[in-house]
Amino acid sequence: MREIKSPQSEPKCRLLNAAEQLFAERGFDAVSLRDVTQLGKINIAAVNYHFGSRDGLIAWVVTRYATPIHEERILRLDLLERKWSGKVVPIEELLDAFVRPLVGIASRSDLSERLLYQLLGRIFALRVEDLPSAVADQAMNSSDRFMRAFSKSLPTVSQEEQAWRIHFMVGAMIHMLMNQEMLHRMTNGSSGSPTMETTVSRFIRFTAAGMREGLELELAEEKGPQALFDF
Amino acid sequence: MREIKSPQSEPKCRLLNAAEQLFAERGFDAVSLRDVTQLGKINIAAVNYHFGSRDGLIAWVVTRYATPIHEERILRLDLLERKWSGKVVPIEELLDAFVRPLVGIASRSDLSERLLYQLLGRIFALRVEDLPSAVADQAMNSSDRFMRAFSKSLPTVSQEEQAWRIHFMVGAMIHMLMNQEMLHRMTNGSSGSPTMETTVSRFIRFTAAGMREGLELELAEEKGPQALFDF
DNA sequence: CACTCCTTGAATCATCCGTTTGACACGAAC
DNA sequence: GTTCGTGTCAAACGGATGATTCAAGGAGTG
Repeated sequence: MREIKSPQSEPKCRLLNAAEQLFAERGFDAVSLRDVTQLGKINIAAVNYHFGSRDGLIAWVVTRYATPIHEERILRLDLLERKWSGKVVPIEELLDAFVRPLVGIASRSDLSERLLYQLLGRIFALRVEDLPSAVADQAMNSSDRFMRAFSKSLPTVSQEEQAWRIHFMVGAMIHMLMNQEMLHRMTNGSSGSPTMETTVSRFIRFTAAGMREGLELELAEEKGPQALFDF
Repeated sequence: MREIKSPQSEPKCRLLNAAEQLFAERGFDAVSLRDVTQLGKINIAAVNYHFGSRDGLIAWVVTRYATPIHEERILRLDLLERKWSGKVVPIEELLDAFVRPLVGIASRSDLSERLLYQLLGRIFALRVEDLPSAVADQAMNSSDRFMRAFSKSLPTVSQEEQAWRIHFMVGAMIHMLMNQEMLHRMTNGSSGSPTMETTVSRFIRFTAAGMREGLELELAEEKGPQALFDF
């Protein structure tokens, strides 16, 4: 009886699955091609045949996950700006457009939720110069779009302050992605198994408060707390 | 004329300086002993002579920076709890006790500010199981102390929610440390050269707002936004 | 069947890794 | 003056890495 060639059993697919799993678990640097080919039971030459090189394999994986996320971010941002045409977009909705695409990607992957989000965390922690150039362009583009959008929603916050707040927000996002299951340990799983959906909601609440901080009080605080209700 | 043996010129010291610089720039995994010994103009064997192994060198560097920070965190927390004995400690002061020790360490190191904070970022991004056991103990200890402290300052926020918010806060801290000079690029250095002091102040404002989010409104929000001002 | 193109496999390459060895220089102790 | 411990050095070790080569398979087409 011949084995039927399902896409799952083809070496190229096994190679990719093994690579994604190991990259998620240990990070891109800590995984050798021999680790991947051993786990996926593939010949080492297949890597260079299909992806040109180790870097090519990494670039493929990064692109596969980063591109649809960046695209959906832009899409959701477009929708938001149309929905609120002219008016100020609430920060919560901007943040939602920024992080919700991370959750949406889950259905496209064979990885377990835990590994998937860990992989996403590692991808978004990469410096721009380490990204495939196409992905770097997307990242710069969506970064630019969202910075402008936040700028409109927080008109009284200085550009530099906004840049830092976005920076903090991204850091929190990456940490959330990379260590989500650590939290389960910390809280002894007391709350069942919270899904990423609810975690993202927590994230938006937290970061929205930080982004908005001092928005109404900015002028007042310069005079000191006692002037809070002067106007 | 004999060369005077200043501590700076001794191989062991050159070795440590080179190691810290490269670890900061590229991360622990991406640096080989040959990179270090070449930069510091040391013989490779010196690493194993002085530190036993590559891991021993890493552990030494991690311990050197992590230990005084954890100790000062605990110290500052002790002072705070004495100062506010019984009363609720403001979150800003808790956060200050948590992150200010990072700035204090700058004077002890030969590294440039940029490299130092990048190194700290990499150290605090390490998973607990990758830390030297002594440092891991300190980390667990101070983590525990601060979680309790936050718990007292935010009595109406559930334990799980608090754990997540601390998690977000730590992520923002690590990202702040690792990529501080990226911000200078983003803002085109429009604001001179902001010191880490001011950045930490921004950080505290941002995360304090996130930690406190919904503190007064918690019950109200369960009924929906329309019930916000019902009481 | 003959031919071609795409894919896989085993073996090999030069290189780099962390670690170890043994020799040598130097100062202090006896 | 000899001995001993400490620190440094060049050299080499075994092993792992990424990349390459060449041969074999296998499906589709004529």
